[in-house]
Order: sequence, then structure tokens, then C-alpha cells
Amino acid sequence: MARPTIADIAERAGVSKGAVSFALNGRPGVSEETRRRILAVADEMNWRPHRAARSLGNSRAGAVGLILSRPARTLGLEPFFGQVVSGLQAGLAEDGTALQLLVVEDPEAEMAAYRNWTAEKRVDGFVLLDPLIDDPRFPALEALDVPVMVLGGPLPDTSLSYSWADDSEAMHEAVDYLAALGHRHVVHVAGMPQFLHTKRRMDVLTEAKARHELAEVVSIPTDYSDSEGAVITRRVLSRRERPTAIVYDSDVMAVAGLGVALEMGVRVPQDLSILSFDDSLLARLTHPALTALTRDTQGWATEAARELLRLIADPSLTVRHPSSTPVLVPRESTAPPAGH
Amino acid sequence: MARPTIADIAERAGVSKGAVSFALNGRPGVSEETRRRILAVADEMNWRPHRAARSLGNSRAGAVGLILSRPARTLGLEPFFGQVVSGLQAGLAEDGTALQLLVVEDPEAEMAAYRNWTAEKRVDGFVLLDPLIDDPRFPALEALDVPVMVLGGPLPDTSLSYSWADDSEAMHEAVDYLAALGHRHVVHVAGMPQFLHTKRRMDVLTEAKARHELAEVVSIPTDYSDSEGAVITRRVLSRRERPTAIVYDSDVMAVAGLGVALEMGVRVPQDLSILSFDDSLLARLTHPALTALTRDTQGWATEAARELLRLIADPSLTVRHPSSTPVLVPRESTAPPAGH
DNA sequence: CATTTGCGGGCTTTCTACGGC
DNA sequence: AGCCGTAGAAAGCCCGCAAAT
Repeated sequence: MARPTIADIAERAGVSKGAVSFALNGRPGVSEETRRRILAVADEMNWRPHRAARSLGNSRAGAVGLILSRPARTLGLEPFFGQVVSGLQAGLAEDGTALQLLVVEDPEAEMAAYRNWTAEKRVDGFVLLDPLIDDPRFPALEALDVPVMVLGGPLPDTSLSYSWADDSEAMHEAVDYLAALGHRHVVHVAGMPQFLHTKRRMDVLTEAKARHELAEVVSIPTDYSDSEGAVITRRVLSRRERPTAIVYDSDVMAVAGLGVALEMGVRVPQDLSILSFDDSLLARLTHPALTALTRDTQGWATEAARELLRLIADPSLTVRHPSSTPVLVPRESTAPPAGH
Repeated sequence: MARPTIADIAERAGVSKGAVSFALNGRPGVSEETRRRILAVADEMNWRPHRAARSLGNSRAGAVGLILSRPARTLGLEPFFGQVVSGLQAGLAEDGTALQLLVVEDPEAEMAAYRNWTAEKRVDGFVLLDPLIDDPRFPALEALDVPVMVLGGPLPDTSLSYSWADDSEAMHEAVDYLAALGHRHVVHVAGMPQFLHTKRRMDVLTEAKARHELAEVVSIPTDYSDSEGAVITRRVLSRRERPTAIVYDSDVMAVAGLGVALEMGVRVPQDLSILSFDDSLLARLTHPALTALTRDTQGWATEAARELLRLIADPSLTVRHPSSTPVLVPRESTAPPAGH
């Protein structure tokens, strides 16, 4: 026996397809009694609407896209992505909307995927991660005229919607904390320099140098890999004038850096404080556990997903959604520098 | 200007819709010259087939489902899931097929989702993780008569397809290695007892006890959480007769266990060897780095995805796909026990 | 053989007809 | 005659394919 359709229900209930449709969608046009009868029949036949058929009619795909141009391995390596994916999924599931995930090798493929998925009406909107400085994706997506929610911001000069957390404020908190502990030589092992949030964090650091009269503050951009994190750490710890504190832009790099410190006999936190601008299980499982700026990434993504759904429902909206600022969680990897 | 349809192309090229369809799908029925002209117009108008329309016709959804009944956080915590998701995605993307992910709270919701998604024709098939002993999902999915690929196996008494890695063999290798190093007291911090692979690993251990004349081999089931891993480790290390080696069923638990050892002043690997039956960045970033059974989880998932696509193309198939056995990678956390 | 016509797939929605006041 | 609520008929969404030209 094949899957039942509204035509089957209509026949069984002795009404027309149209009446069935109205009844099932809770729209006016049928009497209460007819509605009840139709619903009973539909339930009895265990009917569910055919997704494709519904999409074809109302031109809603019932899915949103998340396209990442990172090495495919990244998803398994960076806890951040798992949190974002499950957070988005949770927000979308409330609505029965699906998440379509695509991992591509380069930004060109990413742009092509936006165009294709939009042209195919495969998705109703997109979630964007890691906004760049002068991000070429923004004008492209504005031209496509498709609902987009960017995770990160604030974004200058764009009509795209975004959900942002104040990581400038968070970085302030981190530097203030280190300065208060007495650190004057701080190194920032940053993320990709083209990322907007990387720039924002680096700016805060530059500014903090003057404010706190720090002796040295350097930001060193990386590709977020554990190996680069380790290399940079090894390099800065090999200098005559060692930093007394290092801030890492991801916990993966922070853990790698901690490993280098151990390997070089640099004690954490006595000789070196380590602070991670990113928190996950990773940061909590190391010894010493890492002081970190933590936030509810998953909850953030869930909220963003809800906003995207609103945006899809009403494309005239522009959302500027503030989410909670990352919070400093002191653990065992930070302390006053030696001699303080 | 709205999205172009084949009708628009037909009009512009001065032919009928049918001719356009033949041309675009590379079927006979149009002359070479007409075909070229049609393709040129389609390209110029940047046409892509409407997903829903295509699905409706050929009754392929162009997506497969992955439904997980685990706490939503798990996805961000366990690197395994990120690897599986990105691996599946890679295999499916080759075909333009999408991956639909759903994280639910309990097994009932999982079963309901299988039924709904099948009834809605939302997906063409499913990927199943973590097969259980007497798994209730199997008969349910067999009844739904939908293509399914189980990640894990071999599975007794089922017509479902699966892709399996020989983790019995891998566990043998691990125990043989520890025995060869001279360990006689081994504890196995296992995963969920209802998981088939947990049982299989526990069985190997029981059997190994006799074979190697070990003094003690215990398997202790857990929920895979870092906290349970830590609790169990603390407990067994507090006994009068400590084990000299612990095998963990996940690297998250292994890292947590390593932390407990450090906290208790138990030196790794001098006083205690740690072996993780699961490998990820996590196991490599700790100090000492963890000896682990490693496998290409992502590649495994990619192969499974390809098999599932074959299965969808030809539902009469039954796939029993062997993938490579996990391999022991000795790192710094294992050594002969004291006095050897 | 090249091309057109037209239907099917399942659902939504608009338009029209009907019966009752 | 005119208005209401209800229900049926049919068009439309877009593509693929079979049958007809």
C-alpha cells in the first residue's frame, strides 16, 4: 500500500482535495464538523504532507544552508563547529526546518554554492560564519536577495542581518584581568587575520597597551591550527624577553601552546599565564585547566537560527541581534607573573 | 526578475518545454544544434532545476537523514560526531545529496522522526549510529522499507546494510600489546553497555584474560561522559590493588582519566598506562600524548555515505561493507609496568 | 528522427457555484 | 434580489517523461 495523499483522504472523507487542504492547515473554508471528520481520516491513514509537493506550491524549501569553506577535517577538530551545528539544528527543528550542511574547499566554491542553492530553491536562507573584512560574500548574497543571518558582527556597511556578541568587550575583560595580575608582556596568538573578529580583538589589544602602559603587546595571526599554535608558542617562549602571558584565539591552539610550555619546562601558571578566547571541554580537561572566555555558543546559534526563521517569514526585516558577551572564567592557567 | 524555469528557456530559445528538458538532461530527442542553443540559453539565464519540482517528479528527496538521540551538547563535545558528520557530508556531496541532521532527546523521538521523515518523503534514506543489542530501530526501519546504512557492525539478524570496522580485532591488538608490555591488571572503562560495540569489546577483554593469564580484567560501563570517566578512574586508582593499565572507550574519557591520574600523583606511563580506543586531536594534545587505537572515522563515514547512495539507487541491494580495522598508535602514555 | 503536447507528481490557493437566509 | 458561509473544481507550482505529431 502506497503513501496516502490528500486525494485519498478526500475520497475517504467524501469531500474535495481543497477541503482537505483547508482542514489540515487550519484555514477557514470548512465547517467545524467537516474539519473534524477530515482530520480523523487523515490521522487514521497516518498521512503526512509530502515535503517536495508542499515546497513546490508555496515556494518554501523548508531548509536553510550552512556552507563552510574550511578543510573538511576542521569540523572534527574544532569543537566550535559541532556546537554551532547542533545549536542551529535545535533552533531550526522547533519549526521543522532542516539544516543543510556543505563543506567546501575554497571561497569560490562557497560562493558558487550560495548561487546554486538559491537558484535551485534548495534552501530558504543561509547562515554565515566568520565574517571577513570586506567580505566578498556580503555583496554577493545581497544581490541574491536571500535571507541571511551572519554569526558574528557588528558588520559595517551591509544590509545583511547578524547576531553578534561583544568580543571587544570580552577581550577588554581579558586584558584588564591580565594587567591587574601584573602582566606587562602579553602575546596574542590570534586567528586568521582576514576575520573581522580577529581584527577586532587585535585592535583592543593595541589600544590596551597604551591604556595599561604595558611593555609589550603583540598579536600574531595564525590559521587556527594546533601546529601553528605550537610553533608560535615555541618561538615566543624562545625569545630572551619572554612574555609572561599568552592569549590564544582558540582553545585548540591554547592547549597546543600549553603542551609547548610543558615541553620547554616553562611552568604554567608560575612562569606563564595562558588564557583561551574560546572554551570547550578541551580547555577544562587539561592540567592545569585553562582560564577561558566562555560563552554559550550553542545557545547563540539557536537564537540566530530563530532569528533567521523570522527573517524568512518576513524578508523585509533586518535583524541586529545582540547576544551575551563572553565571560572570563578563571581556572588554573593564570596567575600573577613571577616577582609579583 | 524571478527565477527562470524551463518554460522561460523554451520561450527564449523558441522551442517547447519538452525539448528543453531533453536537452538539459542529455537525452535523445533533440538535434545537436538545438541542444547547443538550449544549453546556451539556459546557461545565460543561469538556470538550475528547482529541487522540489524535480523531487516531486522522480520521487527522490535528494537528502538523507542522520538522527541522533543524544544530549544536544554531545555534538560539540565528542569529536567523533563532527568527524562522522563531515565525512558523511563529503560522500553525499559528490552526488549533490544533502545531509539532514536531527538531534533528539530520546529514542522514542528518534523512532518518530524516522517514521515522519519517511512519510513526508523528506529523505531517501538514513544513516544509523551506535547499533544496540536487540536494537528496536532495526525492525522499525525494516518495516518502513527505506534504505538504511548502519555505521557499525557486524549486525546479527537484520536485513539492514552496514559498514563495519573490526573493533574486536582492534581490541585484541590493544590487549595483546598491554600484555606484551607486562601488564596483568587491566581496567576497561567502557562505553554504554547497550551499544553493540561496547559488548564486543568487553567480550574480547574477558576472553583475553584467559588467553594471557591476566590477573584482573574488568570492564566498567559508562555513559561516555568525561565526568564518569573521571569518577571511575578515581575509584579504580583508589583501590589497594591498582590496575597498571586502563583502556578507555573514548578519548574524552581517556583525557579525563589522565587528569585524575595527575591529580592523584599517579605517573603516566610509569605507574599507569593509558590507552584510548578512540583517537582525535584531543589524544594528541595531552601530555603525555595518549596511545590510541586510531582509525579514519571521516573516511569511514564517507565510504558509508557512498554505499548508502548505491543502496538508494538500487534498493534491492544489501551492503556489508568492511572498512579498515583501527590501528594501534603507540604514543607516550603506555609503558611496561613498574618492576618490568 | 526531431519536436511538441500533455500528463503526472502532491499540495496550495483562487475562483466559482451552491444552498439558505 | 443580495449576502453569507461552505464546498467543489480547477489552475498553478516546475520538472521529467511518455505519447502523439
